[in-house]
Amino acid sequence: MRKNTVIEKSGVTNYRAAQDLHQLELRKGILDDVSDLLMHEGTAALSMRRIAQLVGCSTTVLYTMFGNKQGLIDELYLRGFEMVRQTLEAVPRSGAPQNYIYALCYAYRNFALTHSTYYAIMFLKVMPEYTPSEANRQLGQKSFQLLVDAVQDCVTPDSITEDEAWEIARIIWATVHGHIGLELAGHFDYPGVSSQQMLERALQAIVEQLLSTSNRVK
Amino acid sequence: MRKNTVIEKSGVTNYRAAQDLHQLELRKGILDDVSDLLMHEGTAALSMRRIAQLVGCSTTVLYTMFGNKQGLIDELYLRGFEMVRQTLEAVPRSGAPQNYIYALCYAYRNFALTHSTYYAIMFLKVMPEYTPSEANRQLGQKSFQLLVDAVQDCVTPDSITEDEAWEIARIIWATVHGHIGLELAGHFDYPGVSSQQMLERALQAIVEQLLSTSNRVK
DNA sequence: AAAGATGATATAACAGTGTTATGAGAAAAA
DNA sequence: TTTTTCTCATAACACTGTTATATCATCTTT
Repeated sequence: MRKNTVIEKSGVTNYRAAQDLHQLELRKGILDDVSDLLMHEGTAALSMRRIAQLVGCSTTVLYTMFGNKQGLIDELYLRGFEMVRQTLEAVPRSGAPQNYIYALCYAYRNFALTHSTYYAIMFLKVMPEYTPSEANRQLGQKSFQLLVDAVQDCVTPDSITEDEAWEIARIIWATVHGHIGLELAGHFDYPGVSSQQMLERALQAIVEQLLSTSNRVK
Repeated sequence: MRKNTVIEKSGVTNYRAAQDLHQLELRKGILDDVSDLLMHEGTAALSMRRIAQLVGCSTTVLYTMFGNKQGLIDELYLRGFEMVRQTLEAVPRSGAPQNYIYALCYAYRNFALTHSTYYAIMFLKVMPEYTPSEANRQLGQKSFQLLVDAVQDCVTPDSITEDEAWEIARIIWATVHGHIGLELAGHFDYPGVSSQQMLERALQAIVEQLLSTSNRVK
C-alpha cells in the first residue's frame, strides 16, 4: 500500500491515480493468466512459483499484490461465481417460468462440467486449507439472484416473500449441486439413465412439489 | 509380496501365514492410527512423515505397505464408505417405509457432519490428485444397498426393477449430498430455516414425487 | 556351521510446495 | 547531492511425497 504523503497534490493528471490504475490493470492481467492456467492445467498447476514464472516476475510481487495464495484463490473463487452469474444471465427467458428454471439449472450444470476446475475451487476443497471468507461467500450467493427471481415468477405475485424464494432457490441449487457432485466424483458413471436425465427427474419432482400453485398453501 | 518358495510346506502351524496375519493386524493398527489422526486433526495432518512418526516407524515401511499415499488414502476412502454402511444399518426400521427412507437420509447427513473429514476425503477433492479407483468407487456404492432396498419396499412388490430402484436411490442420494455439500461449504449459514428443515422439504418433494404409488406409471 | 543371498528398514537426499528474510537497485524526498 | 523509501529478485526455511543408499537381520545354500 502506498502511504499518504503530507504534501498535498491537486494536479489534473494525478500521477498516483494513474499508477494505481496501472496496478489494477496489471492485477487483472495476472488473474487472467492464472485463470488460463487453471482451466488448461488444473488446480495442481497453481503454484506461486509457476504463476510468477508465467507472468514473468518473482513470487514477492505476487505476495505484495495478493497477500498470500489464499488471496489469489479468493479472486478465482469470486471469478467463478461471476462466471456462474454470466452463465445464468445468458439463458434465454422463454416459455413457461418453470421451464426457465430448468434451463437455468442445466446451464449451471453445463458450467460445472465444462469449468470443472473452477467448480472444484468453489465447492470442492481442492485447496485443502482454503476457506473463502464469509464476505466472499455472500458475494458468491448473489450469482443466484436470477434463480430466485425465476422462483418468484413461478408463483402468483407476492404469494411468497423473497426469503421464501431464496429458500426454495437454495433447495433447487442443492439438488443440482448434489447431482453434479456425484457426477464429477464418478458415481453416476454406469450404463442406463444419463446424469442429465436423473437431474431432470429430480428437478421436476422438486419444482412440481415446491412451486406448483396447487400445492402451495396460501 | 512374499515370493513362493520351491520347497513345499505342509505343517499345521504355518509360519508364513502367521506372519502374514501379523502383517494384517499391523496394517489395521496403522490404519486405526491414521483414522484417529484424520478425525482429530483433519486432512492436513495426514503427511507420510507424520504418520510414520505416529506409528513409530520410517516412511519406507508405509511405502512398502501401501505403495504410496494414494494407497493409504484409498483405505480411508473405503473405511468411510464402510462407516456409512454401518451408520445406515444402525437406523431402526420402523413406521412407514417412506419414513425409513427419511431416517436413512438424516443418519447419512449426521455422519457427514460429524465425520466431515472423512466425508471430505470421500467426496471433496481435499487430496488434490487423489482419485479413487473405479473398483473402489463401486465398492463404495454398495454402502447404499439399504437405501435401494428401502426404495423397493416403498412401492408395490416387483413394480420396479432393481436398476430403477438404484436410479431413484441415486437421485435421493444426490439430493442429500447436495444439501450437505452446500451446508459444509457454509452456504446455508443464514438466519431462517435450518439446513435440516430444507433437506426435509427437498426429500419430501423427491420421495413424494418419485415413490408415491399414485404417481407411478405402471 | 560358515558363507552367501535376500529381505526389511532407517537415513538422507531430491524435487517440489508456501512463505519470508535478505540485500541490491531504483525512485522519491530532503 | 544526500538520504530515505519503496520495489523486487535471490535465496533461505520448513514443509511435502517419493526414492536411492546403506545397514542390519534373517533366511538359504553349501
